[in-house]
Amino acid sequence: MNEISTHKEMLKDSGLKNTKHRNSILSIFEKNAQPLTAEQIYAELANQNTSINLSTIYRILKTLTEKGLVIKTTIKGDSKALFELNNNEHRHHLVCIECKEITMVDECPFEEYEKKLKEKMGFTILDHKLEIYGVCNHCQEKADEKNKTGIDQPSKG
Amino acid sequence: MNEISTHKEMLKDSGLKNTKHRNSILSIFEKNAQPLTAEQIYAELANQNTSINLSTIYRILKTLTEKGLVIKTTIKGDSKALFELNNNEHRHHLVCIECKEITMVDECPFEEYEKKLKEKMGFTILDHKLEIYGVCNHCQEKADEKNKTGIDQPSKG
DNA sequence: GATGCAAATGCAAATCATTTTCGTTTGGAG
DNA sequence: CTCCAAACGAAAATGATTTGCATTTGCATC
Repeated sequence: MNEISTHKEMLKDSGLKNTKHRNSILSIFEKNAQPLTAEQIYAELANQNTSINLSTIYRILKTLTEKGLVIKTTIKGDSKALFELNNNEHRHHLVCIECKEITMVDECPFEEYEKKLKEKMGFTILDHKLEIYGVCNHCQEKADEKNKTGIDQPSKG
Repeated sequence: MNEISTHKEMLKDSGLKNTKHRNSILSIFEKNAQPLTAEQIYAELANQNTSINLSTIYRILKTLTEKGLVIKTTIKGDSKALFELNNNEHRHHLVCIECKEITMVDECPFEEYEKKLKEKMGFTILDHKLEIYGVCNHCQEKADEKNKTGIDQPSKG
């Protein structure tokens, strides 16, 4: 089964139509290890003589992100968003502050993480940024109360 | 020694003039545990009947960030930048995806981090984002070569 | 305290990534 | 093959942030 039919399935499973543009963008992601900006995708498609509007790319990226097929990331100090295929693995980004190259790291336990990364990959860590997202105690209690009283809860968006 | 004179010193040490606006902004940061957006600072100053232009706030925040007095952060899914005073400690942000409240966490070792946070603070972790910034092997070698050959290096920016 | 000049500020316009509107085209269910 | 919602193109809109330029202010020096 080739790439295109795989794409077709991915899209169908997400309730999306199988269009030329969506296939092209999924293919580009598969050919690139690096997360890409909308404009990089635009340039790549131009390279392939594929005519597409930048707003269409943004629209597709937004849709694919909402469906969980793609992950949107933003890197410190960079104004443009980066997108990459979601392989459903918990991974981290190593961002070189000089060449901006992004390396994927599959392993996570942060304990001795820095040391190991330095030894194994020769990556000198200067800074890192960790953000943890979740629900605080307060909101959790509020949600529990709502459940009890039967008041309708916020949609999951 | 009061707050204002401390600000005066901070600014002087960074080679910045001691202006009313800069003092006001530093004071606002000290009164707020949460990181703030430029607009929140604007609103807060309006509250205090202090007239200031939004672009001036952006300019001051940029300057203070460049001088290392302030830290700029961006939170996933939020288009506005957040600013907070730099207390020169390695800290992480706990972001509640419901109320958006940000909690500072001083401790870091990530090992058992999530579990501990859940137990100690009642914060249910749904996701986290870790970005590691540094210099990759490749760039490091390039830099070493340049050092040898005496070619001038990029300024530290 | 007066003076001068670079730095800081206000205001309006510009910028830049991203989104939206709306008219047209297309995928795919029936 | 037909039809309609979904997708797309083009251009304009948006929203956060930045910039150009004229004016004001901090502060070192007189």
